Amino acid sequence: MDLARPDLRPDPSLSRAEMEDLQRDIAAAATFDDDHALDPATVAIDGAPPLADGLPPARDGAQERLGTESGAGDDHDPDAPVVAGIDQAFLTDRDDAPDAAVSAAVAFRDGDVIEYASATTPLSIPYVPGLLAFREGDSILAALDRLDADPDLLICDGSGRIHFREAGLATHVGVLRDAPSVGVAKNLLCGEPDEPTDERPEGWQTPVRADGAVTTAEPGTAIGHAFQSRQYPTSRRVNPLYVSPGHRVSAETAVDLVAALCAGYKLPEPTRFADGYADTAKRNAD
DNA sequence: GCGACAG
DNA sequence: ATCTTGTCGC
Repeated sequence: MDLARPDLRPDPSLSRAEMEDLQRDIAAAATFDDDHALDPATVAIDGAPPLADGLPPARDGAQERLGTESGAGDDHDPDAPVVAGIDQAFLTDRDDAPDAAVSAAVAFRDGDVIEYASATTPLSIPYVPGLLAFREGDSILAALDRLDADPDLLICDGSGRIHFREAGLATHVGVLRDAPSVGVAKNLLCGEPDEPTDERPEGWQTPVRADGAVTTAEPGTAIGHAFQSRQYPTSRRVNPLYVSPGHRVSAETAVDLVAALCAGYKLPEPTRFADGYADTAKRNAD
């Protein structure tokens, strides 16, 4: 699999206490600062097509190289950072019990999809809050491995630093690959928003600070943000997203990146596409 | 003992 | 996450 930190890859036979120990090691190996030049403006996505009619084809790199593409305004930047959105769907057995995880990775560059990849792996442990990475991590890493592109940024569906041991799914994946990563969760796992999050206007954000549930950080430490990515003018009922650093990104840059990747829907485009592709991959595998 | 908990 | 059609509101 060629991971940057194979030593931190979990063994399937780990006990719960050993998994928690490993998460503390992963959090210690993680950095929650910007050690790179990922400018939100260079990864921004504009178009937000409805996915009801299916996913758009990946942009053909070969055609680009041959210069056969035609039409004005069709110039893409081949040197723009590659952003990969990742999401999962699950296969169930006869008794409708979760059986395998189907991970989908969709790579974007300069606003367009350049590649789709997926992988199906057996589920080893049940869902346990705080241990999600041990259930879905291998599947995600396998899907990323099948990508020809080497993403400059990973957008994961779940928490990063907003986690009991500051080692959520996004941190886990980011550290094992040593890639910048951001966690985007639809629900708050732990921590406390600075302000109430109800009925906020689009674009609003507030820090999420560590509370007693975060055992590895001083209470009050900023570990992420609540971010209102979408809101309707009249009826106020969209919940905010909970954005946190995975690895090699600060809490501030993490929200800025997610804001730049949102293009009219609640979820950032890479996540929305990965969600759709996970369903497609699930149907084809089943 | 009670509460609380990503996907 | 998953089982699932229509439906209420912009």
